[in-house]
Amino acid sequence: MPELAEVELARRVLRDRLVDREVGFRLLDPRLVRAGEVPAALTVTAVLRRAKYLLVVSQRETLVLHLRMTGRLSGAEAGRVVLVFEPSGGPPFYLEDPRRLAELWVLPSSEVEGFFTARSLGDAPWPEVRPAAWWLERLGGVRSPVKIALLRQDRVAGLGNIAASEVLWRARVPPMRPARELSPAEWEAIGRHTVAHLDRLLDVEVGLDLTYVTRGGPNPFSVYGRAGAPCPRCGTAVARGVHGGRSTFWCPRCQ
DNA sequence: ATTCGTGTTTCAAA
DNA sequence: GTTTGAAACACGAA
Repeated sequence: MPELAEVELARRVLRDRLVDREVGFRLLDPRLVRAGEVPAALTVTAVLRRAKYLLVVSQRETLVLHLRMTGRLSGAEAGRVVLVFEPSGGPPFYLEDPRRLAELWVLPSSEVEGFFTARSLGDAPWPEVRPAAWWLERLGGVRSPVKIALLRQDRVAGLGNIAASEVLWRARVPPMRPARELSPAEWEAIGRHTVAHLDRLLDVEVGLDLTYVTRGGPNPFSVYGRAGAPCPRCGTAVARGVHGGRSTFWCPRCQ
């Protein structure tokens, strides 16, 4: 469910609520935990983000959290709560997850680097705009359609299915083009529009304060989820297809 | 009743 | 290197 920008907003909210506090943890669903054991309490020194992974850091231990499709952090208890953060001197904070796909690893802080090395997580395309050469280095040799290439977390980390459609639409690149055939100008556009897309989403989210635009409410995207609707740029009906088992949306005329 | 599709990502196998 | 399917899980819709 969460786009990268939503994870970043969650990071900021968690940071504001947890850092420099003794934080108690109440685990309501043990299936959340993939490694280690959730401690009763920690003094949190930082809340960081690596792609869509959230890191709740203390001196000895770090909680690495991934929300997957349906996890959600919220200040209000709602739905199926799987973990409660209880900071001293502040209100509790909830991780809810109706499908229980979210994952948590409790690691010694010294082993966090190794954790990400083992998962061969690629580099971040946001918030700094990455130039064409950066994209060419990472995806320039990939034969698969650029839509699929953008989801390769081992090359470029943090872009999901929604972002891939939206960025390609903004950059006017057809999703089925083999990544290796893209010109430097097209990669430059993808780099620029990746940041534009995520910046805009973050702005919207900050205004809503963790309500998650990708759940409920009106569709905030230009082409994603809009098959048959007019393209916002040219009015042509938005197409829908499937690449690698994931749905893709694009404008057959201006892309 | 059963199947399908759903925002994520990794992994194994072909 | 690519492509495909499965897996984690739950639920609403067809």
